[in-house]
Amino acid sequence: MNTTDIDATRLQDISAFDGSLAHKVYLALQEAILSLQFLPGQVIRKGPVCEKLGVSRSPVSEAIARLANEGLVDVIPQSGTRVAYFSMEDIREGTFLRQALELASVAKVAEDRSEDQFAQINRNLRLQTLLVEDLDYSGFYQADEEFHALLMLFTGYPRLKTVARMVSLQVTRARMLLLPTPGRATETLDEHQAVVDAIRARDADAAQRAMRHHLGQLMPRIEALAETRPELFQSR
Amino acid sequence: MNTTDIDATRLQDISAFDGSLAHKVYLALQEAILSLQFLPGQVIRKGPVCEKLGVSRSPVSEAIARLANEGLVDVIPQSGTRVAYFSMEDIREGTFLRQALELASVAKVAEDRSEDQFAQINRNLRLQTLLVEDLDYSGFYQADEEFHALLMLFTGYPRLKTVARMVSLQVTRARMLLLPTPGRATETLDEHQAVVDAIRARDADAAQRAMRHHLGQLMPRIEALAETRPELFQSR
DNA sequence: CTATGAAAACTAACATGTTAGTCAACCAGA
DNA sequence: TCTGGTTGACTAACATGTTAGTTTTCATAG
Repeated sequence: MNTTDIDATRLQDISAFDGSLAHKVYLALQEAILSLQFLPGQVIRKGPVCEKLGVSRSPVSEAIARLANEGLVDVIPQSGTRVAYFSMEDIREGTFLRQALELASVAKVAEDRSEDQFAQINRNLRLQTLLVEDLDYSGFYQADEEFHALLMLFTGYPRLKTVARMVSLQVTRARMLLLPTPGRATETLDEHQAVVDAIRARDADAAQRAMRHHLGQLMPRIEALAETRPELFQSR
Repeated sequence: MNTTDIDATRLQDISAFDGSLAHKVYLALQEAILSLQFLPGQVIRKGPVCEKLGVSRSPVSEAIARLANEGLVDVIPQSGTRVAYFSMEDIREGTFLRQALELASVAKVAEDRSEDQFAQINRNLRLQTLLVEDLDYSGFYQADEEFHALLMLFTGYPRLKTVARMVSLQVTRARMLLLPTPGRATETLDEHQAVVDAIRARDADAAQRAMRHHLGQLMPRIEALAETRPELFQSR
């Protein structure tokens, strides 16, 4: 086994997932790529994947087709498939698209929210405060994700969350390289607080400004990674 | 052949397209669905499709998987595939997503555009004027599409156009039902003019307002369709 | 030692065979 | 006529066989 191959044994058991076989395989591969267990540039061979997961080539091919569509892998026709390198252009674009969707969402929610919806958002924020106090960064990360998911949910548009996730998959992967720090967690909390305050006041403009400011913090931190981990970035 | 089946003979020859066979099949099916040659509720059988296009089930299956992912067809597991009905919820959501992306784009372009880019946008607008004068509605539709495509192109984000198209495929299909009228074409032209004026002035806010107003004209016209053509809409 | 090119080895893409889930038609019994 | 169950036809999903294009290897010529 060449060192440029993925280590298929790292794939988690697909019986944990549900849906079609192809969907299970897709989730397993995506998870491995996003968590950086499969590194950029590594070659994905169908053989080992089929063997490890105990399925035939069909569901694996379908899964890879979806990953290629999302830009997580590059398929070289008649030749091979490899885990996509990080690309600052892709990440910038993903951030832009994500921001466009988040801004539209937060404005709509600020205008249309019910009292109960606001209560749920506020409850999530208080949970975040608690987790920061307890220095539980993994929990905080989860609550952070849920905060944004709640906003999208409350727009009443079910596909929004899915689309937002899809367009910013590269960003999600890059975030895995960012180490959580007490300082950043506290800042994040303040930024979320500003968003919630604006939603409380039903001030769509202020909510957008607060969200824009919040999301604007991410890109500079990712830019720094290109220096720290150049081997993960595009072109060889 | 049941009347609820698609008429596979209406598929255009795939040799006109390029890319993999699966991609060609995908384009042919998408074209047929968007142009309403395949009507909502009709059953897509792989057999006739394979026969007409002269390919095996593999590329057809892959194409259908992509269409299902985009919401243009509904796959009932182990049972069948049918052309998706129009759904006002989907169309509203598609409009929302599209607007989010268009607003972000037009703001960025208003701020960052080069002189040459503005010239191209303005040239397109003048072409639109010409086509309206000549009552060439088909040409105007095309120029309209290109107008929005140019704005997205000039953001410098290559995937933007693709994503915007994908999220609003249902809207695109619904637009096919709207008959072009001289009045609406003239209005559209004025709305585009306002957008261009704001871009000329590098006024991002005004550009967003103008674009929001422009895009806001579409949804009411589509809403009216649910009354006119209820058989195309969801639930039986 | 380097350049070259032919062929072997490997791959995605495509074709086809198989399995198992769904659904409608039919029939028996009330 | 209606109900409930059984069967069989049909389908997507999955498995496997085949093809054609790409890359690497390696012998040979320069």
